[in-house]
Amino acid sequence: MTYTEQLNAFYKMVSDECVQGVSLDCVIFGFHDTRLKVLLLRWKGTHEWCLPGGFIYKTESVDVAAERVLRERTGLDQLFLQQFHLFGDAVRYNREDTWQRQKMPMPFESRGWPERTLSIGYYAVVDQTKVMPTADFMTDECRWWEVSDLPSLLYDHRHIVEVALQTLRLQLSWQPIGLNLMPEKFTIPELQRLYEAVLGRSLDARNFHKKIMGLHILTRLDERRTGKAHKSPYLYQFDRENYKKALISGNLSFV
Amino acid sequence: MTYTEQLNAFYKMVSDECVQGVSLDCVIFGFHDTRLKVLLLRWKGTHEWCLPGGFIYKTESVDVAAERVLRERTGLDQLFLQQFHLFGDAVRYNREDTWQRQKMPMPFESRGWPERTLSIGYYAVVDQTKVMPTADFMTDECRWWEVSDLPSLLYDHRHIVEVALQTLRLQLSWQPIGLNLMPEKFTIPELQRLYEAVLGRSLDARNFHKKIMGLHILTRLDERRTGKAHKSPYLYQFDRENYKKALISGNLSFV
DNA sequence: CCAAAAGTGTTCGAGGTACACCCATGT
DNA sequence: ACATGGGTGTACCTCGAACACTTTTGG
Repeated sequence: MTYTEQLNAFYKMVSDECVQGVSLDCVIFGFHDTRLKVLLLRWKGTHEWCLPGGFIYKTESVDVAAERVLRERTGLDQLFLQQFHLFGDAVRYNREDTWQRQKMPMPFESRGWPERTLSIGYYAVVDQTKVMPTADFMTDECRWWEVSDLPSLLYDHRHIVEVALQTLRLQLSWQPIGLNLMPEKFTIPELQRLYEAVLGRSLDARNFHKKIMGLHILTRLDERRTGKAHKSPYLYQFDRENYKKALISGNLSFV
Repeated sequence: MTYTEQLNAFYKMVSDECVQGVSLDCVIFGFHDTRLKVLLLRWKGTHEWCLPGGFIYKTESVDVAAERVLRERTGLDQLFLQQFHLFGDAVRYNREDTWQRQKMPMPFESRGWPERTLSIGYYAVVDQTKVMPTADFMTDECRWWEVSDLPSLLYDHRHIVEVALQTLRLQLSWQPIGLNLMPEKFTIPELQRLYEAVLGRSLDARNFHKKIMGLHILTRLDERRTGKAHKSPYLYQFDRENYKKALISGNLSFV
């Protein structure tokens, strides 16, 4: 099956089985090496990148569709995943320019798809070490990019990432999000790097320690992380019980 | 033209000219007589109420469509109007039950509309005294209802109102919203009633006064409101310049 | 021994909350 | 006169921000 045949078959399936005129894009945030990252796909045979996305089956809830897309691209389930905006401008991006850049072998219209597409934005925060980035048949490569240094993005995906990041920052300021972004065991300074990466500014270590411990959502283990030429820090775990309670009460500001 | 003919013509127009499978619902909040209200429409020939809603023309931005719906129902323009959620469950409500309650003369399917509909939720906050509630051909009546005492609502509209109210409360806690809900001139206690109505709890008058004046978004006029059997309170206006600045900076908590 | 990062406590100021009395007005 | 609601100031406490030195470890 050639690429064009595959595309044809795919768009036929979408036309027949999915909600028309609506797509779904996921901004998947990960964290590694003190940097906040986003998972992107490289379009087949090009240097153009885009967000992992998909379509909604006719009898499928939108939230379920988002979980499915995320699972397909990361192998992860049961994630922190949240709808954050519907992108509904009449003209979201230049179609001709986009198709040329993504070397689309045939125009979208020919597939019976409507002129304009609404896109539902979801964002997720995941532990990067647990993710197996997986490309699909339309893409050559799936990998992490630093949010502060993104490549050329197709469609209006740069804008979508920006809105997602804004929402994430706002959310961080009244809810803890670390549980989904950090590995099982981690040190306080590592968690601080995450907060700094999301907020885009540095924090005072003493105040951070005081505050994060004051939430009672972390448990200190008897282990330490060794192997570095400095005092070895304690490892911590999230206390899932208290974490849940804190999420519900929501009075956890981090401004 | 009979009601059925009108409905037929309307759904034909929607099928031909609008985005398929997507609707738009507006939760329009007003404030009067110390109570927070919502604008609802009564379905023709029934006792069932619903939110003002509509559809999106194929070449129209979703935000513009929401402004249009709001204008049609209230006569107001240039409002505080904000998308807050996409309702995308596969089964949002019981269709048979709903059609029976709204005495739908013909089934939806027959109009070429898809099995399920996504709904984009917008909410607005308006000055109730400036609004001219206007019913359309499908509805007999358009009027305000107290949010704490809603009538029987069609579809999943009760749920949509609840989510909108939650969002409004959250928003109130970090942005001032009064400018769009209050008449041109108002007293501090009247504004306090608004905050109390939205937050659902009473506030201390001294602290409220201190706080709201500390935002520097109000200008005291030389007039007072007279006619009541007590000390006549000063009238205030919003200082639109500072109000805008405060909205942008956003550091205006009211928790 | 040196470099690098971890761990830790105090002080200060701002802002939130609780709280009570007198004043102006209409009836 | 009296009932009703408006207007106003103070004290306390909490929370966030600023800030520096000692400890541990590997090289």
